[in-house]
Amino acid sequence: MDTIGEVSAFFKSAFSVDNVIFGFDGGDLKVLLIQRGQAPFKDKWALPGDLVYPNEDLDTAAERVLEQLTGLRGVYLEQVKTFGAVNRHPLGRVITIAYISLIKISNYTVTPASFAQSAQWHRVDEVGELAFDHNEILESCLRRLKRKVRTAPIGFELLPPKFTLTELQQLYDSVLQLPKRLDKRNFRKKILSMNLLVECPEMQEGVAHRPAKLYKFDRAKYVQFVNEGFVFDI
Amino acid sequence: MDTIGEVSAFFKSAFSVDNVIFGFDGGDLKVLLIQRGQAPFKDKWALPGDLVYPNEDLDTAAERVLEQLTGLRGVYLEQVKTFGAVNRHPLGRVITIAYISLIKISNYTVTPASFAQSAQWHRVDEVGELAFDHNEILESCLRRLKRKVRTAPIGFELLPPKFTLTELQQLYDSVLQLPKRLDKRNFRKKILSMNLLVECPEMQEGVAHRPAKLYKFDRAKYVQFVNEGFVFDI
DNA sequence: GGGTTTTGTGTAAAAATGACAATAAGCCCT
DNA sequence: AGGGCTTATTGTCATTTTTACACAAAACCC
Repeated sequence: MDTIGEVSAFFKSAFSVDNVIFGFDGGDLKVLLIQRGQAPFKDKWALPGDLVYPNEDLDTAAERVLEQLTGLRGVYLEQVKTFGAVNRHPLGRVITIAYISLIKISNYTVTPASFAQSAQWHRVDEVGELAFDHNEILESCLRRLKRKVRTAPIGFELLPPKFTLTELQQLYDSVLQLPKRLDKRNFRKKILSMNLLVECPEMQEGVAHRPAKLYKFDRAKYVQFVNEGFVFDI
Repeated sequence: MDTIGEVSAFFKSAFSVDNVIFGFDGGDLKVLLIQRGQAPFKDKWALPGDLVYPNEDLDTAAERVLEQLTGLRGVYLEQVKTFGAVNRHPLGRVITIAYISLIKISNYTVTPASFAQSAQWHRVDEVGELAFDHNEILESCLRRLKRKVRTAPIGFELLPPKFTLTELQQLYDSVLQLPKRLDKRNFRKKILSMNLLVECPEMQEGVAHRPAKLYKFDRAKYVQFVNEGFVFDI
């Protein structure tokens, strides 16, 4: 941008971050929403977010929002898009920077932050009308997730450290929502041929059928392969 | 985001748009830079940009910046990323939303806006040190362009309405900067097999060799094919 | 021990990719 | 008019990748 002149008018605005927190549970992709405790849009469901502090970086603000709500730190976070329609906020000019977070839903324990009455997981395909322009934001973030999950190994962020190939495939199926589900044999062939998964010595337990092998994602290998020109693609 | 309370402190900030304007000329990908006419960073090269007016949408601001500098309207514009490090602007908290524009360089006539001493095309691989965090912004936008040019028919925005296949291939070569240039025969096969180009009746003129066929991009067909499930991919 | 459920695995046909070179068309010059 | 120069145009074959598809093995439950 250019220069700040005698432009106090330009300083009558604020910016916020909104966080689309995705989780995966029992075969469904979910998003964590809060129920607003105050006007505007009191009692409506909304994306968790907050104003950015004056001396706070954007990513830091997104991390803070996430931690206040979930207690989690160090999770996957990606800036997606900024929304700034003049009238998107009824109380003033507020632009918001939308982020995606991917968390392991089993790590999550409800810790509604002060700004929310309650927080709850919603299936992404069953989200109703949200506050502000949050439906639009969610759409953008979901599109981004669908693209990125195919071109970067971020799906693993949604699974526990040890997972079965069936779980991994269910994750892809529920994120991508393709007209046909992925083919089991072809999926396994493809993912294993990448050499990014390591077999765990132990097996799945507590299931009433043949137990599956457990795998872990080997991030170090991934980094190495990328340096050698590898491109993740599913 | 959440709510605006008694938070005048939050309103001591501004936001701007910065526009990475790409053009293609004589086999090289170029970016339009301005030389700053005032402090901070006086005389440094920078991305064209401006503060967003209080009652102006973000996309509108980016369009305005582009039009003030080039006189062009209705060109390709895409929001890329928002940069908001606390100290990125020496005079205050200013976050900036970065956009890409793609223009047909032949349409461009120098019209330096009031905020610039001069505007000039620079080869993207010969850009020196820029003002603010503009090198970082340029990097992000270039990465985005490299990805998107393969998955959406946006390369045509950089070419005149009628172009030869060789020009189109040169465009891809100069944007992608792959270790090996694309294979001529395979490239033509692939692009023509998409059925998105229509042959013009006339031929290239004024060249001292066999003249090439001219083609136009058929946007209507592209829209139709996309509805039928087609995915552009090069 | 038989029934139920999910895991785990191979092959063949089709499609896409990648490598590769010789002729055609127009201009320029003499 | 003809020879030289430069770029345009075109097809094939080998390799790789993708897709479609079905049955035996393992554990639990009763």
